[in-house]
Amino acid sequence: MRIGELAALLGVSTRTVRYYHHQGVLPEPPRLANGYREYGMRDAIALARVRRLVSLGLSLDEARDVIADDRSRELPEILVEIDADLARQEQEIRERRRRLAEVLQRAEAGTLGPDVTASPDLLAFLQTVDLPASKAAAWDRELLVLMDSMAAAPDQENAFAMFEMLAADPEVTARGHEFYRRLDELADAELDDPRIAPLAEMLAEYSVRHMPAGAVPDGTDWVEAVEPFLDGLAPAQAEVVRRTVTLLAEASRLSGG
Amino acid sequence: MRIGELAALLGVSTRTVRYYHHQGVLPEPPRLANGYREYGMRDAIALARVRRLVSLGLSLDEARDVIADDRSRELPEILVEIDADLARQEQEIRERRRRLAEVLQRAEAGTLGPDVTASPDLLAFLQTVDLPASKAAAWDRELLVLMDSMAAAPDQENAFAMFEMLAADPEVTARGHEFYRRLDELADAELDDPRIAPLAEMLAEYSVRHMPAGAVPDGTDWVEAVEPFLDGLAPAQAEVVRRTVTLLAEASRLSGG
DNA sequence: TAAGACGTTGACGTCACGTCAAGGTCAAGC
DNA sequence: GCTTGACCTTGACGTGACGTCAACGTCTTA
Repeated sequence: MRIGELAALLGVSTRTVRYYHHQGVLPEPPRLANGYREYGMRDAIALARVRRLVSLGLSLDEARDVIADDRSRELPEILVEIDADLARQEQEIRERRRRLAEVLQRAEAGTLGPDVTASPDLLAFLQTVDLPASKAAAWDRELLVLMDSMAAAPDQENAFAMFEMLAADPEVTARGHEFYRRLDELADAELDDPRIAPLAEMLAEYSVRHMPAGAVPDGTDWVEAVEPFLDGLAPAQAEVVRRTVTLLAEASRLSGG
Repeated sequence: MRIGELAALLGVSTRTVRYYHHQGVLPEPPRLANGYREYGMRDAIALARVRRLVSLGLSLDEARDVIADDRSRELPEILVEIDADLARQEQEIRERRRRLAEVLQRAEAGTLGPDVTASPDLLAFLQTVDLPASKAAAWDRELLVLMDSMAAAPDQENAFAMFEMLAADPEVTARGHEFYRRLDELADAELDDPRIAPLAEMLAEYSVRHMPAGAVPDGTDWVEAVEPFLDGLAPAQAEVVRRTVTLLAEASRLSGG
């Protein structure tokens, strides 16, 4: 047999056979005078074994080990490992299909906008609060969408929990109109505007009252951490947020220490 | 924000962020005087969208298209496609786990030898016929294992169906001992041994009687096709097989034409 | 001023092959 | 004898989504 016949026999490509030679998982057969590889039944059987092992999920390295020395004791361990890996993959696929189904459902309902990345919970929440006329509300909304995505990242659930609590609490959102209105009024204000300080105090006071203990992890400079997210706000509005965070950090230090 | 902060915020590596820039799926932010990239909330949100789309199964190319122009109409199609792909993968994984479970069951029963690649059906069959003392039987067994693997390849079910019928038929296997004994006796015989012709005729006659119509596809030179598989047999034994196949081919031509 | 933690670009490695290039070999038809 | 076309050879590059390393610049802190 030449390489094409062998490959056709087992339904693989000639490239695959040569690759297996190169990887040492299939021994090189003798050559004819013209340099062609000449295969026999043993080679076909060897190739069949490789394909079977590979189709079971072994890598070529593992297949080579299993074939090389007859470690049939090790094979079950490998297979158990592969099965566990497959089980994990199956779970992952199920989870992804579940999320896909959610998104598709929203697509059919026509409620699929640029917020495709937000979770259903967050979208439901946004519908209860949204104030389209407010630019400060738009900023808040973007921040919430971002936080929602961050929550999907590992070990990030507690990050910015302070903001989450602030925004999600019913009593706070009930007064959302007022907060947003007063923030919007500062769109063109100077940094020394007298309305900044009282608004920050008001926001901080509300937050402190509704913030559960331990919601703010220590060891992070929140005043600095919030800085990158202020680029969508006017200077005076950003100053309100900075002062609010500063007040909250102080309150947290007093109650915590 | 610098790149490390942004990456940590969303739980990815800095390499990933730079790769997204390189692929055009995430816009490059402005640089500071020292060349460092400077990120803001918009970038974090953009990255979050990319991660969300990617985690749904989109490739970076697809994510770039979805983000670039607001083709939210196309998105559902992509998602449906991805879901179908995931469903297919899920089926594949289930099938592989089923086969893995079979192999593992045999491993626990301790019946896992070098024939790990054979199917359960074939193993059951082999146990009813196996003649360990016979070298011809060993050759036959190897050929059967090979054919079994070939049956797993696409569009190969009918290949060598002739041999399969020959070996699997109860009446034939019932006389297996005799066939194998007479083949073994030819281990050291010359090519002109008088026992060759009658054995070939006997095998061919049995085969022809049990071969279902259409089992042998046309257009293949079976006398040549069997050649690569004779390398484990003695010359006289190989000659028996050659003559048997020749006789079968003639019979097939006579009945088929 | 030195260390250490960050940032930059660029290149190579991963895995199991697919694909192309640039030839050599062989059987069949003219 | 010549061409055609199917097969074979080796070698190199591409795939996707990054990881890893090299060689270097920058910033903060002791």
